[in-house]
Amino acid sequence: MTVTQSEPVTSGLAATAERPVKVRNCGPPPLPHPKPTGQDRYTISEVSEHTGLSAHTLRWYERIGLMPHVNRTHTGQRRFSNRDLDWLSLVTKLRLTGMPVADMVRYAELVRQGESTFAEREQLLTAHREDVRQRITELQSTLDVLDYKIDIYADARRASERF
Amino acid sequence: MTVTQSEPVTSGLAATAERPVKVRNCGPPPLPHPKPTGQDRYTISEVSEHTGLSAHTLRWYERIGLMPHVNRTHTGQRRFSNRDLDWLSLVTKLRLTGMPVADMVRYAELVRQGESTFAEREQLLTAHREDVRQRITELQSTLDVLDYKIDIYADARRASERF
DNA sequence: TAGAGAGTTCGAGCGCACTCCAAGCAAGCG
DNA sequence: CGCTTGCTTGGAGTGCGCTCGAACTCTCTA
Repeated sequence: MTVTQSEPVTSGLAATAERPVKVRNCGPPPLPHPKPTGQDRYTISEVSEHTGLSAHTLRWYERIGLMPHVNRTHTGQRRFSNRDLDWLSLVTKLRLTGMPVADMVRYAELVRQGESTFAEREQLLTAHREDVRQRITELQSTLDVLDYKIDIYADARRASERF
Repeated sequence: MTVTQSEPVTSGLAATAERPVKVRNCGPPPLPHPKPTGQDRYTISEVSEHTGLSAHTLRWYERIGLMPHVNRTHTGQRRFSNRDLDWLSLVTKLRLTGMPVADMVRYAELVRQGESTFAEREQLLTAHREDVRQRITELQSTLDVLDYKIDIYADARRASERF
């Protein structure tokens, strides 16, 4: 199955500190950024290419406060960093799992406000995790229904093929 | 078309004479019908209550062809049957798992057209099942990211609580 | 120096899945 | 009889998450 494009997700927190080694889960798979730190200045179309988000959407994300401030050239063009890419990959995951944009904006705000918001961030993510778990359960139960019905159709097909 | 729908009945022990006995999966847990077959004439608000769908939505489903023809009283009020309830519970499951309304309308059309459409129905459901499976994978992978981040926040919290 | 191409902003528009509204009809009750 | 409650319709409105267009600037190559 889709092991979605790998992505080092570490933006809400300092991507700086070395990543704590977790036993139960080694964390998101750290896949290389297209450009090494130091030369990580991506144009909007490069980011669009990399993330699959349209340039329009990227600008819109910034407008609504969903991006943590993107650097600009002296003429005002955006230059995204590896850190921005990390953030976008988190955002994309959260979106795909149905977190409303408003909640993500809230989370982005909290990140901007610094360490004092750790507790609320934890809460927000925990709530979303519960959501996700519940949706997985829902999907599984639908899978049962689908299996059941598909079996019936398949049986009918096989029966008709036999004669 | 007055042709009775040929939709594999998936719920209602009481409703059907005999249901196909499946070995691998006994089918979805049949949510019992509030009223026994024969007296199953529900008003729109009863159905709304039972399904959690608003009366507005129920009428809208009918308008767009997502309901297989609902009986009416002599004055034109809708009276839903147990069969309608079963259909709605399938529709609800499909909706919750992200099947577009247009696809469900297509499926409803096929059901109306009778047994000759079994193959296409099977295809449609199989495609959706693939979709659902993929989304489960996606959700699982996000769960990993969430666990990872929540752990970090929790560690920070515990650390700060210690001092 | 001209022209292509990629970037910018702001605001309008779109598709989906509802959600609501206005106006009207029918049944039951005091 | 009037009142309330619950239903009917067609059509307009809403909220979300983009998506697009117009008009303009900047950069690069020939």
